[in-house]
Amino acid sequence: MPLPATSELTDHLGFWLRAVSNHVSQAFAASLATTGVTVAEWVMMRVLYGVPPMAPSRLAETMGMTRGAITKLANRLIAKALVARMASHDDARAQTLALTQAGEALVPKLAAIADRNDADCFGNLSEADRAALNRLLRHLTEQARITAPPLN
Amino acid sequence: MPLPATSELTDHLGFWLRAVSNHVSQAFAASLATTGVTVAEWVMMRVLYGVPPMAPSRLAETMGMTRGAITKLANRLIAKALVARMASHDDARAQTLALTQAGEALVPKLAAIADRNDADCFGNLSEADRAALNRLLRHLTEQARITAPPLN
DNA sequence: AATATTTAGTTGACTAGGAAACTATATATT
DNA sequence: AATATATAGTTTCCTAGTCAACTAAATATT
Repeated sequence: MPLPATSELTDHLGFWLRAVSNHVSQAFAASLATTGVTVAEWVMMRVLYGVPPMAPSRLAETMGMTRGAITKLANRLIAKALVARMASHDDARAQTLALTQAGEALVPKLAAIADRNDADCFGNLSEADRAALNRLLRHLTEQARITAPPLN
Repeated sequence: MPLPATSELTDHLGFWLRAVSNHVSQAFAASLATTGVTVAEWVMMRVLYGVPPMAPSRLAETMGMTRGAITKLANRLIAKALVARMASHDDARAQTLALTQAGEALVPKLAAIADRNDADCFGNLSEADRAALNRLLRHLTEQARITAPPLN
């Protein structure tokens, strides 16, 4: 007796979305690798750029990661001397994280890599297609109430 | 002196793509969780569905994972009695993987979950918007020569 | 004021993947 | 035939997350 008819992997928009997204992210990670920075590290650095020192818990919310993950991510960036951790004055439990000078200097270079990656991945689309994709993705984002930056 | 102007995270199409993709995948993973199956496990099962027993190395190619990862993924599915590993007759190094009866019976249920997830995530788009998104994603996939199913 | 609860951050156990070394077998070369 | 090389799969070590238990400090309750 024949198998029940079953939708295929490729029948789902989610499949194609993920395929393209994985490709773009992996390409980005590979470009960033030349700088010794990961995608999550880039995101944290960009979030910290140009703003006052920020509590790890706020970063966790902003980036959509657990506080434990932020601790470890911050530790890696501190080990690379791109971020500094400082005690809070008014609350002995609290801390703040901020870019070091080296970290601040690196952000524009990383941003240029991000720009280039986006151009590489989407540059073959027509202007209209890029606009359409942008509109659709933003619409889906709003609808899903997505707030955190994507990290992987 | 002011900081150098720097593109923002949200300036990149890749950002929004990843945000939406993460949301869709996490929603799917959460739905699948009720069945005790992960997304990667679903993909392997769907690839094995309705085809002759397949070599792990072919699965690795098809799924875009390393052979080591396939070994472990197969081990998990074997532990759940959804997949069986068999020695090859002609080559003592080789094996084949196939769904068990239980695995075969589960695939249509998982496919239904995938269908529902896609509908939940993209159902609010108009038919035209869904078609446009589909076209754009497939175009990008071709352009990037993406062959493997997305796993995360 | 003493105690209970909440909050901030860290840590440890666990998951799932990649890279590369490794084992065993098959094939190619001499 | 003996040896070298290639191939199939596994294993080990590493990374980067989650979750939940934990420590220490602040706030709320009585």
